[in-house]
Amino acid sequence: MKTEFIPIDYDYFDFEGKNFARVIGRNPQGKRICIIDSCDVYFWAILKNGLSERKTKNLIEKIEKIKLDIKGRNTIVEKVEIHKKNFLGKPVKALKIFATNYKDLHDIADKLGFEEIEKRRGYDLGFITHYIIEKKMVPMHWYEIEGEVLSNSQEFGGIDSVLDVDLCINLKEFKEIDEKKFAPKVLAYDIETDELEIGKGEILMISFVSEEFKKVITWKKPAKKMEHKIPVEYVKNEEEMLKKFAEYVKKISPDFLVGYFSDGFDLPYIKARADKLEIKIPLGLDDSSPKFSRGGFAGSMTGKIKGIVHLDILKFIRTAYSQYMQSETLSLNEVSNEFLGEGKKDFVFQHSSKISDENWEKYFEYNLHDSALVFRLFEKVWYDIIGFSRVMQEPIFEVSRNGMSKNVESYILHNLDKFGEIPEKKPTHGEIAERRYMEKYEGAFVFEPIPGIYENIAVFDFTSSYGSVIVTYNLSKSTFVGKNLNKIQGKNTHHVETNGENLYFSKKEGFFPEMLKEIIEKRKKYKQELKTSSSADDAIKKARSNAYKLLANASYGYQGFFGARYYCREAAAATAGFAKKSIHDAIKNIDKGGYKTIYSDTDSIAFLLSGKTEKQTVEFLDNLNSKLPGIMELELEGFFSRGLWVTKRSGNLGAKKKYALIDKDKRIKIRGFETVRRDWCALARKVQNTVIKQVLEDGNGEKALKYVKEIIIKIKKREIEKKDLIIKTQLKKPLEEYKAISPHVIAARKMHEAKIPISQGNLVEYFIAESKEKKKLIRDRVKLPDEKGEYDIEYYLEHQILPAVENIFQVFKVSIEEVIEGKKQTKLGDF
DNA sequence: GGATAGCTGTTACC
DNA sequence: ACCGGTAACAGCTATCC
Repeated sequence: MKTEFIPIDYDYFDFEGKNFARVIGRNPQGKRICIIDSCDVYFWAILKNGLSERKTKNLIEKIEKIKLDIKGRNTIVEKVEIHKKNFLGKPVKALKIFATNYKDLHDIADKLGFEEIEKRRGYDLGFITHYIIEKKMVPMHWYEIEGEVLSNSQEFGGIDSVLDVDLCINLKEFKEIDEKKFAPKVLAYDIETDELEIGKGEILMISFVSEEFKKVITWKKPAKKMEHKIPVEYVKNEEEMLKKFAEYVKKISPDFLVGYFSDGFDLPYIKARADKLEIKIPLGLDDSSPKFSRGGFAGSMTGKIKGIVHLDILKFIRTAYSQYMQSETLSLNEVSNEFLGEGKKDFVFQHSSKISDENWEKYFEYNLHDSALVFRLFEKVWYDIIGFSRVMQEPIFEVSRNGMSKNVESYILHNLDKFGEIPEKKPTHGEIAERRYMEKYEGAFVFEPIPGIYENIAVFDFTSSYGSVIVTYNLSKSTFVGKNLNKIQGKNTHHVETNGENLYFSKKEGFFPEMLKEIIEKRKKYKQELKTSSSADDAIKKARSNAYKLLANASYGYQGFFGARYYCREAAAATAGFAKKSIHDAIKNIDKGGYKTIYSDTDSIAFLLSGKTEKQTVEFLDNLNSKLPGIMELELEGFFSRGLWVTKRSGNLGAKKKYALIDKDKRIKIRGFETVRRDWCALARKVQNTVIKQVLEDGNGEKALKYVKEIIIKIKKREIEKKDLIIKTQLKKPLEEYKAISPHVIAARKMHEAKIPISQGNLVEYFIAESKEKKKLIRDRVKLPDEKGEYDIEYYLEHQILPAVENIFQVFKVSIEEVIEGKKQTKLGDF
């Protein structure tokens, strides 16, 4: 039997003591196919340097005799081979030790406490990762596969008869073929409940949206008969609803069952209710219930369904997009607004016992709309998900949940073979604790600006700054030579002084910098291709380029991350050190070229054109670049007609990380100002934004001042809407743990008292209200948005509007404080 | 009792 | 649970005079 196949979901099972990969995917006709395949399982024992042939032979004989009888399995060392490999860039002799069952590799490795063995590695990869590396059946690529069809066969314990797939194939051969179009079957879902605590209350309804199917299933039938605008299906009770849910998933049989925060809410809730009602939720292709694991870190759950990829879009959005997004929270509402231009439907929650018939109708619509949003979000992020899966070479279930450090590591592990490298192990708990305890190292350089408004500015920045530094200076764990070396030891190395130490790195290329070089080159190439082409597969190219970009950006952080296999604090410190040197040199050269640097932060430089033309400046840039080492490269971020730098709140020093630029097309770029911060009220942000815009457009503060005066009057006349005065602050830890009781903590306590659910990570909203008694502390004047009370005029003037604009006006020598206070006097009569 | 230095907490940016 | 560092700022406490 021969067919074409795209692998989507991977898992494995044991049969007669051996491991088998089970890969679920589709063929071009849309048939669901399961392939069963096996691969060698092995790990490495790196031998002591210069071990004699005789001793090696003896050692191999000892190892070949190892037998394990644990966990109900009989595992033996199947064979032992000797190989020349590299470990951390150094050539080593290593034994490749093959075993029966992958799960026993660790235990066998534990038995190898022989003095001839230096290190044991490669026993901690995960079977699927191991399988993909061994067989090169990479997720989301197309293959032509050949094998024996299993049809009610007894092979593998009759696995094909329990799996609900069109074809089950015992794989014999396969080869990669050209990319084909693949349209996944997607089903989005969402549930509504009375209680937020998992399993505490009943599930009231479940909605589904797929390409051609929309439905709300509920057992909450309104008292009177209603004509619904949307498809609503009534069932007898919660139990029937859950059974219906499973039936529909089975019937539609999607490749992806998609939710939003569904790892943490929808799926575990469904499971909890099913457990309570003592029923099964047979979602898997083998009718198994979803399985949950507390993967990775603090309490975060993942829900897995056999054969169907359960996708929690929130998790992917968090790792792949959140740092580039405008949304202040990652709520479905805000994220949909940003990505789709449409948010959730309005609905005022009530307990189900109090909902009127009309409101049930609205509730159903609200629920269905959520699923529709999730479905559309999936479409929006789908290409990036494939891009991640292909580039990192891990299944979608994994890449969609992993953080960037894990993704960087996946990329490395899947590319080690090209370098003959044996994989490094995960750090132990002890090592992690030690790494976390390490002192912090010196970071980036920030230029102290002279406050003022400037004209004709250019901004250069280093492309993939830290990544380029790592590549150019070969910075990694395997290329680190040592610190504070003497002249002879430090020969032929890259060297940098930072944190009062001298760090040395070999000039012989290491695999980590080489991999990163390829990542940066590929990113460049694909980006270039995107510029010149406009074909239908643009989305794929864009996603691929994006995946490489994110990988490049995360690789510096990876080497400094305590959980990394290839953690190297020295490499991370040196990266920051070399980057600092690069930016200092660039500033020097720019100033030497007749320009004047006015600001710089980490990898970017803003400078005055000082009479030179844009054309001259571009040529100057090319010239600069021709002299830069390695792959270091400056690029033009843009020309700007005006720029604004302000003073710090205290003192006359220029404030760093706070500036605004405007280009010829009046496009404005604002960095660091309160305008972009959610812990300032909307009014202060709007006022500041308007003032910045006005000042940048005019080059003076006159119109802006007039505007601010008007706002001050409005505030005093109480003409400002409350929604513009709400301050939002995130609760970063459990309410009880706060030592400092700041306003947002008071607000959170108030919410708690009012039985509004509030927990770690939630946004707290409040405003500052006027009080009759003189209350000095702001926290004593905190009120929740729906509490009655007038806003505190003085607070909003002195603590929101004034600090938002005073530094800006100071640039024009206008004291806004006097303007506010001046009005204070006139309050008695003039207003 | 008021001023203020310094710490805590939070967020943003690169 | 991607890093580390740099920075700003509000609120609050401890401490000094």
